[in-house]
Amino acid sequence: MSTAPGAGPDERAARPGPRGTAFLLSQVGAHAAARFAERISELGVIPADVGLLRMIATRPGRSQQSLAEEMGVVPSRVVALVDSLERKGLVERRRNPQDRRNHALHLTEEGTRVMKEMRRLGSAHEDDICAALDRAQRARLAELLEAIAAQQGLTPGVHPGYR
Amino acid sequence: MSTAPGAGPDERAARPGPRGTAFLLSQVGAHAAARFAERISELGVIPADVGLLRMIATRPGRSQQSLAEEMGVVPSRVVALVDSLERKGLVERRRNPQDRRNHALHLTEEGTRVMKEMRRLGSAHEDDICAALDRAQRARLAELLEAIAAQQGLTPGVHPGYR
DNA sequence: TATTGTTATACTCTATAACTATA
DNA sequence: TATAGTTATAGAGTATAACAATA
Repeated sequence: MSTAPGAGPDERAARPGPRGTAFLLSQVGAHAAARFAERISELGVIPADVGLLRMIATRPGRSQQSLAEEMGVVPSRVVALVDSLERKGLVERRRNPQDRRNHALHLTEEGTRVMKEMRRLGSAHEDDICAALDRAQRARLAELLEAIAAQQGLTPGVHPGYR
Repeated sequence: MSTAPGAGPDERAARPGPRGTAFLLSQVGAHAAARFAERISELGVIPADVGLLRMIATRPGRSQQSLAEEMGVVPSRVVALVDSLERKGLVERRRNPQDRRNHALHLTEEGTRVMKEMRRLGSAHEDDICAALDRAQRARLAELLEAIAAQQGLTPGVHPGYR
């Protein structure tokens, strides 16, 4: 892949316009996501797990339905994700005595430990991805991205890739 | 999804740190990709098709192997993509008389027309995604993203999502 | 009758590996 | 024997819809 076939001047002239900012966003974003997935694989979790864990950590005891709603996914998808996290011993389902229909979700001790590890990996990931930028440029980039996210109606902390 | 369960002050205090720039990149990038996919669906193509069409337009007559190499995907994947583009009448495979093993790929007239439409949609997409930013801010953003892309070793115009 | 969670099923995407035809 | 392309197959991921338990 590093041996890209050489493009002569003729081919360059035929190029369909410059790569736009939106394409760059998508390209760099996908790269960042892939690198993050690589990193956390050492913890035995996938990106979708991270969002779920964070939401449970933020508000312990919440139901699967509320997670599905916030993530914008179908409830049966949450079942699969929670199944896998429970198998790994990171979360547990507790029957709610008041309403035995729903499962209150909680992190286990191991889950809390993994969350801590994830934050550490997240920092390293941040430094890796932004290695080309100094502190001021990173702040500037975050500012621009936040402006786009807000205008586009993205929910803070909710990744569209969940759905 | 818009009815996010209210988070009180306690929950906010429990939040596992601020969302980082890398997360924002991935979040906004995935959003941009999804919106673009929506847009081009009216042309009957998917994002992976766009890269393929552009590469064929840039250098007509190239082989499927060379595309696979540049995209970083397996040859059989290119078969499926070219099959679908051929069924839609956007590209054609031409036997190379010199070496009848490989297929020279060319855009059809319809394929050229669709490429033109795609550029139009691309501009509209760009304006949509960057609506929050003025011209100077867009340039600034592109500059920062290009610095990251270069430092991370991304090939210009090649989306990691192809693989 | 409505709601929470679960299962069963099917569909899409993609990779691996075997295969055909040319060289 | 090597190469371009293809097909067959299997696996992962995800959505839909039917279902069971509880309210």
